[in-house]
Amino acid sequence: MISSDTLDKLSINSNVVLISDAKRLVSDYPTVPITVDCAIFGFEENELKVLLIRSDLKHFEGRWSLLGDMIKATEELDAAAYRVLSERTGMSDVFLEQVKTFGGLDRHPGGRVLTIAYCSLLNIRHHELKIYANELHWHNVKGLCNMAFDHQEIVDECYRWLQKRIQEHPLAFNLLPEKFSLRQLQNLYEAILGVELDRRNFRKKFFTMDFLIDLEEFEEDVPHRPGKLYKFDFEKYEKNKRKWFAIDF
Amino acid sequence: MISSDTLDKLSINSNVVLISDAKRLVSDYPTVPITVDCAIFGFEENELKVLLIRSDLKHFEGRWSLLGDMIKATEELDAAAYRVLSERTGMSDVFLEQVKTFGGLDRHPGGRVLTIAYCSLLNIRHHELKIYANELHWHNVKGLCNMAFDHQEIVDECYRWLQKRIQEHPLAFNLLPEKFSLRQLQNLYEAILGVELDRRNFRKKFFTMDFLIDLEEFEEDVPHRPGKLYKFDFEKYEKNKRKWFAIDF
DNA sequence: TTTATTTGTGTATATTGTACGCAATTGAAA
DNA sequence: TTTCAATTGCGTACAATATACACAAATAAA
Repeated sequence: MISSDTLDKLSINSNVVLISDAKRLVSDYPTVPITVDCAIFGFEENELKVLLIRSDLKHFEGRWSLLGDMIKATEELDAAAYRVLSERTGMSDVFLEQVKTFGGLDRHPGGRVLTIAYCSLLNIRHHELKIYANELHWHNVKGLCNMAFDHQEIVDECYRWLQKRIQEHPLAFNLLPEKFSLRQLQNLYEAILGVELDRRNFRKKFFTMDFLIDLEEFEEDVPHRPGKLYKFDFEKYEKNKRKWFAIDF
Repeated sequence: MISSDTLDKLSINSNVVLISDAKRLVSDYPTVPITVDCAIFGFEENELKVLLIRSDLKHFEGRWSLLGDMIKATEELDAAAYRVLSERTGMSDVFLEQVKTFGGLDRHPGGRVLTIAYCSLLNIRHHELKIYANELHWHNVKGLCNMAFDHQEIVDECYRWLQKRIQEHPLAFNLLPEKFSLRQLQNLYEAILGVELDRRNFRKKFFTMDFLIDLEEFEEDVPHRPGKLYKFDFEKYEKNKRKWFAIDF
């Protein structure tokens, strides 16, 4: 973290070159505007959705963009992402995780702007969108194209991250109603992973993990035999979650 | 990406508020100096090491720090990380991956400085360190404490990332000589994962994966029966790597 | 009552993981 | 030379897990 022309006052001390004023050192660094962009995923009608708006910028007129905003001068990174999320969905206590930072020189038409991509998962029915402009809406993750900025790349990265993540962590339940049937759970996994799973083995898998609480209630208004409803036992999961270990590639 | 006071020229068009000048919009964003910090891991004498220097800053006098530098105004993020790496180790074509971005308000004594943490793995014997100051050296990953900045947190994060990653990807081979024995490989896994593994099952595991090329050569200068030497078949791996799929948590 | 659909349960088999035994090979000591 | 200690290389028995698939029970609708 040092370049030779930025050395001002030096003191030699056991081979270490010390810089007396950290502020002066940093003042020579180039600075960049920083934003967060949130890939907010939801699930409805057996499709994985992502929350999008029309881009604000004339340069991207008509093209879709993720929800993002600048990070304020004294705002923590996670806090900025939570703010974007809550401004748009009214959610405050939800799943949210940093995925990757994008800093391509030409990703923003207004000059270099760095963005930190966050991923969030929520149950669409739980939250009314604060639609005040820009056609905020849930868009099918499949079939996106021609997005603003590098947002296609960001969505792709977040989607791959999600695919991997739901196999190792109980994220899926953030996308479902609190009470869900095993069929709903399976549909969710199939939609996100893009595979077909054997219903009976899927069932067995989750029952042997033993984190589902049988609510002794049943689906309603389905045109066939109704399935049992379950909820996920997050407490038990936290206590018993498997120590992840298996070399395989 | 819009706050009401930054709207200059607007044009209303099918519910979309368009900002005519992206540059002017961005000019209202706060800006932050950006650095990269590299957790460069090596392996020697059955210990995982990380490359450290004494901090440049008087504020952190005597404390250890990762190798980092500012990102130049027109430099890509990955390029900055590669630059730091090559300036210190002379390496150019090595493993390097972005891990996480740290933006805590008080992480740097010179004011807010955002850093993007990268992880790199290399074979210590392949590269001579460009030691020109600051006691650049390989430090044992275990037993680190009182590091400069938030570098302890960054190392911890990178180390956890590495532990997970070597189980799913053939990263370990970046840390070993090109020709290695199965014992060396096992020692590496044991050191990084912090577990003891059964020698015979470990062997079986790697042989059934079938990515090791038997070089028909043997260890030398060992005080016991010498083991066979192998190298990793990256080409075959790229063609045959397993499609990762298994729900488990 | 019948049919279509879907749930809930089970079984048979293959694959993979785990624990452990033992002969073969080397360097060094007796 | 012989013996010993350490380690490699190979194998086997058993448990746990994954996969493929069969079938009865429950429900809505015809």
